[in-house]
Amino acid sequence: MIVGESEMAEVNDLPGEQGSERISEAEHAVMEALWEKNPLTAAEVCEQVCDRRGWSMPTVKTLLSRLVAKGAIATEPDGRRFLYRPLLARTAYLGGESRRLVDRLFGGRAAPLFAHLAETEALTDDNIAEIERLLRELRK
Amino acid sequence: MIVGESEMAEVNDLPGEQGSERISEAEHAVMEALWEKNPLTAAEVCEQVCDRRGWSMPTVKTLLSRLVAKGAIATEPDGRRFLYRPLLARTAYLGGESRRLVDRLFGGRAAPLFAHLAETEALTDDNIAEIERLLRELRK
DNA sequence: ACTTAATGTTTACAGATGTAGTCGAAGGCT
DNA sequence: AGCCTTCGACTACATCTGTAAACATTAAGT
Repeated sequence: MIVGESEMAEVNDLPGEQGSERISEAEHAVMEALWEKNPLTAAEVCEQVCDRRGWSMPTVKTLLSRLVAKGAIATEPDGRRFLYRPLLARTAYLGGESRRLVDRLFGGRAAPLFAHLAETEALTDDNIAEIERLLRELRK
Repeated sequence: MIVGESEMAEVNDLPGEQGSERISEAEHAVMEALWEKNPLTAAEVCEQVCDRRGWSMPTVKTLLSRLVAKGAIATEPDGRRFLYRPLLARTAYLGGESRRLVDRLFGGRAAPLFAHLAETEALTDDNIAEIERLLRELRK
């Protein structure tokens, strides 16, 4: 067997309190909007996501507040309103989430994850080619 | 089937109602116990997970009930008590969850996921070697 | 100055989740 | 025959999440 079993996070261990505040799925949609362009006002965020998700302004307001509370975004006053910008980097978020999944479901090993992606036809030939390129990169 | 990019789920689209009943993290721990060995009684499941997660029997009972309600496990009477066994296959669950993550965070593309795993040092050299082997397999 | 539109703050509320207590039936023990 | 243990079923309850309304403030238009 390839990976050091000793280091492997066991699937049933207590939940690891690593990145303090979890971001929910709805909140994530807001983050995406802010990552794409920032700073934005609440109204602008709504423009980006309300249609897609069928939300109203109040919903976006709530999500923004919660994200501020969680320290994921910051506000800076702009006259009467606020501009919102991310504090949490997209890279960090994606990395963290990916990690969580791999740890929780695959004992920290990425290979089985890929095997499953392949099985559930989530891996196209292009994906595979892309990954191979990436691997060649990493090897160097 | 090879998924066309056109079919790609956009990150901010409405949540896709695919596999009806979601299984929570706590429930997943119970599933793992049952996947490893089954059928089991509630007490036996508790033996497997209560220590690890710091749970008491009632908690396990609740989780088992919820899993039954969600159709993820089945019961068969064994005298006065029940034996529990999974209905949902581990493979299906893992595949589904992986898929969800890739769709939600990476627009369905596995390569970026892979890149992030690499960055957050979740990928060891051994992992990489393992994946390369896997990819060679897939190519054939 | 007064009404109105925009904007952040507070409050609401149903459903999911984590965690566990209570209750009643059913066997087992004495 | 009656009491204790063992289960499953039902109930409980705090927190998180999704979704939004009500309210207060304040800039802006008339």
